[in-house]
Amino acid sequence: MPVHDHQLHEGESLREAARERLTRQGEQWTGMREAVFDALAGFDKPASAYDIAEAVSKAQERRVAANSIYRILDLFVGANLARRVESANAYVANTHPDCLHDCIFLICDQCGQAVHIDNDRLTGGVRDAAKEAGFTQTRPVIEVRGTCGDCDPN
Amino acid sequence: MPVHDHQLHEGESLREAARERLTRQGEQWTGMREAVFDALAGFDKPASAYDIAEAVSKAQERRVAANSIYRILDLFVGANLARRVESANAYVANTHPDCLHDCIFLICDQCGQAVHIDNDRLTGGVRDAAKEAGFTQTRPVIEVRGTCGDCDPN
DNA sequence: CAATGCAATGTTATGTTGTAACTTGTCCTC
DNA sequence: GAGGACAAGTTACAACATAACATTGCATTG
Repeated sequence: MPVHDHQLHEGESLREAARERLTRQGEQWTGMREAVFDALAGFDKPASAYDIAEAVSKAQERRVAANSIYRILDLFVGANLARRVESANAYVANTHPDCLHDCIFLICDQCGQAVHIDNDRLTGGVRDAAKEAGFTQTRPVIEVRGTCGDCDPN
Repeated sequence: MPVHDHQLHEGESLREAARERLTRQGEQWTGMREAVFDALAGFDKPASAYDIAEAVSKAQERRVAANSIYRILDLFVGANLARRVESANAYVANTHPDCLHDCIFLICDQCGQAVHIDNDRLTGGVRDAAKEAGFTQTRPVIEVRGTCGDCDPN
């Protein structure tokens, strides 16, 4: 039961939505940024900056330093095009960049897959708890490490 | 309003509780482990393995490698004597090692302070959500980055 | 008590993740 | 085409983490 409707993109459409979003923020959609976004979106699990550097290097047949990737990933995270998975030191593309909310990641310790769920009741509760403790400008990090259904079919 | 009672330890008492707990698990309470625990408990904010290595090195007037610290920290986390703060790559002593539950950390981006709160309703909700998605052997990571009341007194 | 075994720790090396500082390239404007 | 502004490249290094193997010290037992 989805809490709200939002557009889920994939492939061309996703890249297009990302480009839209980024340019709307006054940032440029460059070849390099597109390459990084494509690489990121091409992974089926959270990818490290170095994973992405390798993928882009391969795609472009030239060496691309992790450094540059970090810059672009930071930009993406700031623009909601990507999310950082803290407990995995890795990043995932955001499939609905126009929709701004906290999210919860479930990460399988076996296969590395991450699934993303939304639950505003929970994330709101966490935000409230932080506020109550006097924290401001809060950014919740809610992740669950565990074993996914595919890896533990019991 | 505490959700439940539990013993909060500090200083001698905390070390004693930790020793108790560890030995009860069949592990040894060695001089090195005590030194690491004391160093960890001596920090007023989450400390990295390297911070602790430095503190122990100073206390013992000899070089202690980060390596050994990691081993002991892993042991501590496994025995509930310490917690890892994922979003800070750092560790904190657990002031009530006999009480097993999920916890929530609020970390100030300005001063690095971390405060620890318990809220079984929230952590339980996160666990339930993960279970619903087919995950087992779950270990929630719930942290909030933000600015603490001292750093932003508005 | 020597021999053995085992757990803890030490040592060295290396892998992984993340930043800093500065340079170069490109595009736009005047 | 000079100058500014931003993207990207380059080099270096800092910070975090693990692997592989050696050594130490203590407990057991023959």
